[in-house]
Amino acid sequence: MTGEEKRSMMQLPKAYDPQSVEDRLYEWWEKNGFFKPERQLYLTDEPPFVITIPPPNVTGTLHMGHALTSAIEDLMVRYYRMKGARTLYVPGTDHAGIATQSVVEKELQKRGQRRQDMARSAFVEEVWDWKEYSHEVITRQQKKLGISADWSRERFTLDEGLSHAVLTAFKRLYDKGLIYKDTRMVNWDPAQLTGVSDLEVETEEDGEPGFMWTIRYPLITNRWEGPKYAWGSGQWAEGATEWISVATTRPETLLGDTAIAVQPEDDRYTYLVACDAVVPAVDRIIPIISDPSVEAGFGTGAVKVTPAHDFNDYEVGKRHRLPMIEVMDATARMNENAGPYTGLDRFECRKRIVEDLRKEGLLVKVEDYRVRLGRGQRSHAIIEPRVSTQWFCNMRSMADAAMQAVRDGQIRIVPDRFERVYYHWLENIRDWCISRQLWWGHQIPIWYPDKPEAGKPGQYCAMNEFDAYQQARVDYGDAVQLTQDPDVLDTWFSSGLWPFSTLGWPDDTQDFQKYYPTTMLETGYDIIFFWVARMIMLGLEMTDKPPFQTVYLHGLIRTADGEKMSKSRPDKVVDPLDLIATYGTDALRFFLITAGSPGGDIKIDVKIVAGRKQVDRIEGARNFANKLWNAVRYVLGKVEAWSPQPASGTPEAAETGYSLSDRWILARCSEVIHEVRALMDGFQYNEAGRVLYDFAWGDVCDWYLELSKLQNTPQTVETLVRTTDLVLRMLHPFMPYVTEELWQHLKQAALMLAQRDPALALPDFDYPAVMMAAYPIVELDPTEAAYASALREMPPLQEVIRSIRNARAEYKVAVERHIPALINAGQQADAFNTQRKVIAALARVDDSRLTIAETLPVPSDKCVTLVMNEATVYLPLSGLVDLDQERQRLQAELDDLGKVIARSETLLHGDFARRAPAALVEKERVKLADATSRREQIQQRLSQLQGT
RNA sequence: GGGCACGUAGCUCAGUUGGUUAGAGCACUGCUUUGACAUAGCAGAGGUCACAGGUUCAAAUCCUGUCGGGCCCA
Repeated sequence: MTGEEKRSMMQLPKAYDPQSVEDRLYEWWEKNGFFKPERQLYLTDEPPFVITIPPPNVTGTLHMGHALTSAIEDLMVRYYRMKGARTLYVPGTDHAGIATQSVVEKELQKRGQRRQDMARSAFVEEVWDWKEYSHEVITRQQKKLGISADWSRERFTLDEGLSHAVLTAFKRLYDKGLIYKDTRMVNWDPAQLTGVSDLEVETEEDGEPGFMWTIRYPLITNRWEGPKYAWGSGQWAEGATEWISVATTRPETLLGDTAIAVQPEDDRYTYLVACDAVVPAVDRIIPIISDPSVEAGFGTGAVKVTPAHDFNDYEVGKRHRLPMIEVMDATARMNENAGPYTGLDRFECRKRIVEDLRKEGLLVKVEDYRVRLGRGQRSHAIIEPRVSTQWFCNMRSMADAAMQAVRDGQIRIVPDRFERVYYHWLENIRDWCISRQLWWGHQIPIWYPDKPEAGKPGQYCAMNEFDAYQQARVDYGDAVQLTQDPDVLDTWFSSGLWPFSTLGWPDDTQDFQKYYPTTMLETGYDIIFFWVARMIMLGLEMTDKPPFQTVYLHGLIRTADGEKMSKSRPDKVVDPLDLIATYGTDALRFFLITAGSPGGDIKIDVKIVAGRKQVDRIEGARNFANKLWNAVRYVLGKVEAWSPQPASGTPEAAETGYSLSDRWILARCSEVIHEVRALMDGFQYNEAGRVLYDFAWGDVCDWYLELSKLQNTPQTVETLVRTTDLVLRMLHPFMPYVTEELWQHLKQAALMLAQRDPALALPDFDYPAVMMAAYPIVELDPTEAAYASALREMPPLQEVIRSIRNARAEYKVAVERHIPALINAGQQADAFNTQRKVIAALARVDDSRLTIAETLPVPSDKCVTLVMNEATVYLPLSGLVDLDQERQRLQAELDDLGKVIARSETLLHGDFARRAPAALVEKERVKLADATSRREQIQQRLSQLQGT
């Protein structure tokens, strides 16, 4: 290499620096409109590929789960775009009702403000400000991650179009009678002051530490007619003779007890049924009833019944027409029905009431107990079952249709094991509580007349206030005054419409016509119910079509201990942007794609080194990016150095043009293209990534690049450019930045090459960017003689080189020393002879003392013997060979071979020979023959060594 | 209580219709600052595929059971 070409190659820095590349390329891609489906340059007859992003919540910033989502989706998008499908990736964000409202309330709290002290409109203004901020951060993060989304089509669940979609959907379901209002027991979050759906309540698997209190209630008998002394006097139950004991984990609710229930079959209590007991503290007289829902083995066999504060008791209460007495308000403080405990917080009340029960002699025992508490998904507050009036959506018919769509194969779920989870949930679906007592969200489009009249409608569902008045005036006259329902809809109601609302539905827009139904829905398996199932149900209901063809579910990001990273301690959590700063986007993306199998969770072990968060496996991916960088750096140098000169390659290159290694790497490219495409089409992205990693690092860098250093033909230069081009294009969806940057340089080099020699014009560089280029397709036939022979001849050559290197290392031959070698090459003799220079260079053999022949007499000198299937190599390493060591080495090899041969013979003598496929049997025979002949060679050599 | 996955090298994990002497990365050992790359190269060591049965010519892979930890639903 001349000084000039060295300088030229050095235009690329020695190491890949993501920081200097990423933002510049992203801006360039975006500025050129490369993310827009209309601007694609390479199109085939592939059907369009459309994916709507799972909209991140505008609660703050993105975490590793979002990075995984982005990596997989953008991989898909870039792959299909390069395959020539018209490709649309719709970005957007979700207003995330409860989550965002509570984030903003916390912000307000820092400033000493409370939502309740503000006008609703003023609060909503505050949330919009927050949304602007969060949206800005999220967008910047997504761009940093490199997603090729069409930003001109970005949507937000609360923007005008999507709000219109929400109103339309609500009204349709309302008019169909599927949406209704009802007063019933719901999960109430006393911190957020709203009802939530059952999905938003989380319970700890093994419960949380708590107590089981056993309390006895006095019975009214003819000898005791009830308490005569005040509660707290210590004499409250004085005179009582009969008792019934109940066990509870929530003693404060006894204030609302309206019965005690026993098992109908429980003999211990039969005689008590229809007796009355007295509720401690509030002196309420309640009946003892029998109800089959009582678990016989639980506690004392008798349970207190509090219909207003427990789901089970609510049902029991309905069955027995028991009064419902609420003893808590919306914030879970004890209300005026709580007698002496009025005004106390629920937990303070619990403490006091337990003390008082003890004082009155009613506390039978206290045991430690793991209590399964429901907690709010967002607030983490303990959920109270509470009777309230809410809007519900009947899901039964929609759920049936949604199951059918998957059963029919109209929608495919990948990996398919999640289908069962999906079916199970839909089979047992319950009506969906869709109203939330929040201020941030889509306000429910229902209006109530201020003075409702009997016989006339009490509510109107309308697309807007004007419509509502028009409807109401028909019934109530012009003077009617309406008030809109203050509640908002569950966020998931609007995200359930996402795949079509983002494309313009309910209007029949061009995008909706062109791009709906979408192709792919990609998200984490943790929101299969919240989001995926609801989108399918609402999609089928609203558009009569499944909203997407395939659901690809990825796993969860976890810490080294296996905890969900999103719920873990801050020191175990990593911000994707920090990792990008350390390793680069491509490294992070490649790691996330190849870290595990489809649908599997990914553990990230964060180590803190010198205050910096590090992850080993991402380092490996970063090194891979650097490897590619340097491989192309080498190719560029080779291209720039090349000028038409007399060929100086291996002899056969002069005849065929392409050397063995040229033909080999091109054939390998074709094999890899075929394999990678099959894996990508089967969603095996991790395997595809691994295949490309092995090919690029192993075959290309370790072998072909090294071999190319020995060749200076136009064919080799061309093959180098072609091979790196193919590698970069195949890897582009995995590592968009480094491949784009390198491809741009490669393109310049290729154009220069074509100028110097028109015969070297390569057709693949017609595109402005690798992201706009075609994904490689198999262009040559690897079974064609020239390639088939290369694929056949290369491995023995590699084996010889490896064996010699191995022996050199084992015998500690100095690196700089070129050694003599004798190769008994049998049928490979000709092939090996054409590759003398290769063997000499890569195994550091002295070319002038290299003998290759079909048959060789076994040399009698002290030499190392390397026995392979195709050849035997003798290395006369005089002075270095210890004959004992050599005998031991050969003996060990002999032992290994013995095992292989024994196993092979057993197989071939058994039923295997008759029953296994012929090809396999044949393969086994070859294996046995090879092993046997190797064994003979080694035995021969060993007996020769015994003689010395 | 019902269901879903999992247990493979010191660590993290691949291994898709059952078929080479079970693979990778990191860590480890030896050698090497060679003009693509020390974010590297070359070579190496390391596994009874949790355990026990079964099906099969053939099992890490399929079936049953046991043990261990994980998740979802009620």
